[in-house]
Amino acid sequence: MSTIEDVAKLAGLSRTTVSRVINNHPYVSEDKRKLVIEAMNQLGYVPNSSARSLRSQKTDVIALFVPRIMNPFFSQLVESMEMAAAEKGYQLIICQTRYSPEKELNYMNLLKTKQVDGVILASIQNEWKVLEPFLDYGPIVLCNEFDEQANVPSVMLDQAQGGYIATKHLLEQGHRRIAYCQGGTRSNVASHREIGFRRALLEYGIEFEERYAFRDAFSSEDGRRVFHQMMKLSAPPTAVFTGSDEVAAGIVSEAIKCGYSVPEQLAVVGFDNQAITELMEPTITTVHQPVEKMAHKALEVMVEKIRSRKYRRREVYEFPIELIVRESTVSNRLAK
Amino acid sequence: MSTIEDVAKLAGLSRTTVSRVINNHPYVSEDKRKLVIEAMNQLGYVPNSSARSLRSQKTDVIALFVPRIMNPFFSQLVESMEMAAAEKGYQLIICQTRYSPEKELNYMNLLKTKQVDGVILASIQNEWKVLEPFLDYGPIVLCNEFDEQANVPSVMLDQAQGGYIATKHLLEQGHRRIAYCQGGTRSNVASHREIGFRRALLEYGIEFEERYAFRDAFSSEDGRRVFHQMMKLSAPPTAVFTGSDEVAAGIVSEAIKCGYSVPEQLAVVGFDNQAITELMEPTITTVHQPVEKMAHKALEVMVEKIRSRKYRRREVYEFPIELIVRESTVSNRLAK
DNA sequence: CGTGTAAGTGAAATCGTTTTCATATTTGAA
DNA sequence: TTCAAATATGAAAACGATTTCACTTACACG
Repeated sequence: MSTIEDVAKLAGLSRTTVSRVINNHPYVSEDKRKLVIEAMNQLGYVPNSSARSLRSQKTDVIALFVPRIMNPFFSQLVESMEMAAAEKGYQLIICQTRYSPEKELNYMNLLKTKQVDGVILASIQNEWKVLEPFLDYGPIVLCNEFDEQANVPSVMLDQAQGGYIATKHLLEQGHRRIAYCQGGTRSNVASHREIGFRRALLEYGIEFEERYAFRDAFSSEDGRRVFHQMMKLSAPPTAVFTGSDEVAAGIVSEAIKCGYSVPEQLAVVGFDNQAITELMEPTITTVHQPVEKMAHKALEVMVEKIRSRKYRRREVYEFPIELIVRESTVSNRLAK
Repeated sequence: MSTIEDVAKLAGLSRTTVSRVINNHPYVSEDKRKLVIEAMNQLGYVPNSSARSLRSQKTDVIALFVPRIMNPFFSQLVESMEMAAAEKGYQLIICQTRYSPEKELNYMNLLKTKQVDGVILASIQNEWKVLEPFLDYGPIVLCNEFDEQANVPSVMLDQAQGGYIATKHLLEQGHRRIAYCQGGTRSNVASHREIGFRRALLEYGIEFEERYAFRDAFSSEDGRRVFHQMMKLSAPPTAVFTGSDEVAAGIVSEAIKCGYSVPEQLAVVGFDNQAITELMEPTITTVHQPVEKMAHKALEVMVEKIRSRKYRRREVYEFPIELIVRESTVSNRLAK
């Protein structure tokens, strides 16, 4: 475990010069540079990152907060974010809040203790006023989240548009009784989708009916349950918009099992464009979210904020969302 | 951003005493302890982790190497590992090798630069002799991997058993022409499953036929392709063992689409017990891997190795694997 | 009453870098 | 030829904690 001092001695130079070589500072002559590099190789030297961080007051590490990783949406977010980070020479520390405000608050200390240069929140469990004080210790960037109060950058997807285009698609297929199915009421993501959903109905002069709304659907099991709840209604819906492919898959799966035909008797649209939507029979119409683009942008913004140190300003970056039409909303049995 | 010095001054004590309070050392009188704690609260002080790491030569950070996160098996591994780490007061840095030896080698420098206390490899892309030298800088623990050469702890699942019980199940259902379908030949995971597969056949006096083997199936698309390749064979298999639920789902999906009935005309067994196996129609028989247990054990072993500093010894911890029988191998249409 | 041990505290060294500041040399323009 | 700017190097301070070592006081025991 050699130190910069060892390298300096072997090269017959000062620590300063070695440091300059390591950091590509100008003002090092070519011959000394070679001496240093040779000495470093000979000793197998690599700089100690704690020492570096301590002196230069940066860690090149960013913390990413997610509720949990298994959720495919967040898997993809983490995957994309890690790649974006690697590209820029940053490491990513993963923090699973598991929907707990306490855990979230606890992880926030990474910023305070200077273990990370910044925090990207892809999930918010506390009120903003609780999180705000941490801004004294470094930048916070919201990703796929948004808070009215928060005076920080926010990189997000146009969820309202997502709800809108999916619903409009169903309306165009002739449906008039459309159920609304969503989980995670906490998040503004859900509420924005509902705004889009309502806007589409409004355009067609249809009233939003609360009895068609199911706001506690997270898993495929929930989807199965919701299917039965819907079908028990008088004048059951002929189509359903869901905020999750898993829920959509549950609904489709249960419908088929019960002898219903999809989309003829019930059209279903999911959200997220997960792998499963292409595997089900019928395949499921869904809304594709450009997660990778969002992740890259969020990381890019974070890196910029770390550099500039001006991060107490709201900036919103929004990406468009795209409908992918598959069999669960359009009957193409004839074509087969 | 106050330092330990500030706290010491405010409390009218020395840095040493403050440090003792922070680290719960004995030999601090109760009244001084109170003074220190009050001063810390008043200043909102938290110790700087870079300074701590530098002096105490540990970071309380562990690196986890995975090929990629989106793969549900690894999602679950990362999720479980993060929780285990949090429990023990460690942070997790995620490293996606994306199956690249260069990326893996590059991430290994985290150990050399002392940015992490240890590395857990849930994926190995380089020869062991390439990785071995890094042991000079800290412990390496294998998780779900194994290497003949590696003189380090290895926490794994009994993959051979997995291949065995799944295959035996098919044999018990009366199948005699069973296809073998696998991706990732690099990994010993695949080869161990094949060992189990072959052992089961052997017990039934059946010869392993290479023409029934497909070793390049990773995705559901590959599954669709393999389905057609299988069915084109003379005397096509009546059952197929796959090393992945995604592939199994692809096979099932394509079979149904082409008018085949599962399991009557083709029985399919997957691997991983992913969510999708319960959503497909029919549901898919699969092999459940106790990923969470494995992750916890791997982290536990790692923490112990960090403490003891004796980690250049092979130790193998193996967990049993379990078959979950569903509709894709057992006809229960009658029951419906 | 002496003395060995435990309890309590602080000064200073230390961890391994980067940064600041000082200084020497070279270059180029007037 | 002169002198300011650019280039090149090193000594020492700084980053913020923990650890070592030395020292004092209190207490128990023979």
